Amino acid sequence: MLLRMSTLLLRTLREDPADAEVPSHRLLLRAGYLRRAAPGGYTWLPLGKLVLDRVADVVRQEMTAIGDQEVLFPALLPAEPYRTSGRWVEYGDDIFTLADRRGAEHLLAPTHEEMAALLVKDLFTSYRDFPVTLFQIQTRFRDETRPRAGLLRGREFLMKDAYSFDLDEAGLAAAYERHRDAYRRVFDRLGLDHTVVAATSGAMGGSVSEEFVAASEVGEDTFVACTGCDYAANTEAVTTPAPPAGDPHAAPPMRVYDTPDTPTIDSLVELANARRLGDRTGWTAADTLKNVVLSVRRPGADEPELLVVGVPGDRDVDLKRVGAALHPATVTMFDGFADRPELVRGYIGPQVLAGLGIRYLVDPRVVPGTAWLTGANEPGRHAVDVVCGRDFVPDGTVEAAEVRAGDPCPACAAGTLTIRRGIEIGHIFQLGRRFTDAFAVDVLGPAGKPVRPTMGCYGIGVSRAVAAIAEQHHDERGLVWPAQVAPCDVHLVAAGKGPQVDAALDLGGQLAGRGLRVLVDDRTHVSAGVKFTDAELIGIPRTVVVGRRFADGYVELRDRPTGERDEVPVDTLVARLTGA
RNA sequence: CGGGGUGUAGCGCAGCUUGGUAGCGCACUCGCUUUGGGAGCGAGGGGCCGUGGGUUCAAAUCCCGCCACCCCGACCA
Repeated sequence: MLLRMSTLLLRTLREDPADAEVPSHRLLLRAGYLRRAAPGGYTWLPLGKLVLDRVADVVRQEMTAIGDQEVLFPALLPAEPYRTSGRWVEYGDDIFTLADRRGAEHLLAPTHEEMAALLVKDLFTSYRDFPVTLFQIQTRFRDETRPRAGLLRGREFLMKDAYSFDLDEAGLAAAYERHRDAYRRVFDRLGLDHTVVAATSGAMGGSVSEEFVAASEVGEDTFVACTGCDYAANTEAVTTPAPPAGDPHAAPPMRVYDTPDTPTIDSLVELANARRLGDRTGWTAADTLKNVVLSVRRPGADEPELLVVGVPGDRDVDLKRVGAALHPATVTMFDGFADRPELVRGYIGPQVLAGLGIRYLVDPRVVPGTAWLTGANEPGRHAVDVVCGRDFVPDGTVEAAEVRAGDPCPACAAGTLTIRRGIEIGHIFQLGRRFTDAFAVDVLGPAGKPVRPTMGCYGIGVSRAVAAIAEQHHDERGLVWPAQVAPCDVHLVAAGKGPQVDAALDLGGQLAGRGLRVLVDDRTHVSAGVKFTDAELIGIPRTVVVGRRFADGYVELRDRPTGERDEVPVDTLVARLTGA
């Protein structure tokens, strides 16, 4: 393959586009890989399309290598299967929906579990047909409320999804492991520094789930990693180790105090120490139990229901974590105190919630026997020695409190958690039978009775991976593609007109003839300096400069990652670049 | 969806306060010079000033609505 810059559909930008903030977005636009074409939608220019295809090919090869079979589904789908599975409602405003001329409802596919399940139901009737995994690489649509950061969060993006069908749990677990291993190979080949983190399953449902996260400051994914072991988890999936339970009747009896003007934890702690509540001092925010009223709306439900969560007062409630724990319900802060006078804002205690019929969930640190300073359900009053298991009994626990750096690791005794950011580039799930149940996908089992397959699904954001690679592989001069995904193997720069251009094209032809992908800068009205700058911006791993020493039989070989330069005889160039 | 910001040539921006024939740099075209690190001189082409309405003799400029984009948050994966 040989591309000539004199005719290539490419324009590099000297200045940063004003609306591009993150490095990948900025550089992919500046170097002529992408153009914005729609809100959250980008046109892939020739160089960009080459990179996208190479990334997709790596994914395709590794999927095929583990026996997955590629299919292509429609992007435009009828509403009915998504209504059947419940996701029409569950996805809600996040999917693009439309009606055809007859008024029939459709959607632009956000993902294809329904289609995969229906396809298998359509084709397979016997246990002998299993296991099977199919995959697709195609454009997905989501009506993001706020597309941003170029490819990182668009409303339209390229995604690979694989769907496995097994007859039993062991088969599903094996398929899951197979894909987990394949994903590590994919991301290693793509040059992505990544971490596998425990995750919540979100809109997919199911149990076991892990995310692949590419380390990046601009990523939207926050996860934790342990300093002492290999535990890593998405913030939403972090579990809190519970302390040992104590005797609920060991503490002194609950006492109520007047605590005027203490609607916040800080003001409460200050007053508690000043007035020696419970005849002691040394109160800290961690001794208080903060009770936060949340509004929980289940998909399709008309009215939200109230939920109170209790967390140690030194921590905020992390709505993302609560939301993940209560998925698919959506969780917001409750703001209707005016209509619920029995809930005394700032002074809520758990002692009366059961009587009010309000569900009360607590942080795992709130175990039976722990005593707390908390609200007394009257304005300006708090209670001391409110004991879990004696003065109140929670309806359960919930991971609602924020995770902080330094928190103890739930997996090992020694380590603490550090907080990192990254880009979610892959997500794998053991889905179970949610979709096969929804469509009654049954096949005849060995005993002559129907068997219902169980599913796994395994996604990779292909276009997002391109952005993640750009995030991890660039410097102040431009992109620095890993060789395996670069749009070309060699960038030939004709530094000079006339003979250098002809020579560069000739060398390019020889290299292309040996199977290399070659970009030749054969532009005649552009100065050498511009060509060098463009070459560094475009980021092809190796540049060959055909210039002033060409007359003496030498060209210059430059390595983009290191900037190293080497004069090499022209007649050895082809052998050197082809590794011969 | 809440808060903030911005829409003027392909890109980056000025002009708007104080209304009066739309400008600069880069890019693009032509000529001459230059020719290994974003060249010089000269001559050109390119604008529904985001969009709809209003005020006015006159609107890029003032007023109202809408749309789009960027950032923070919410949401999502």
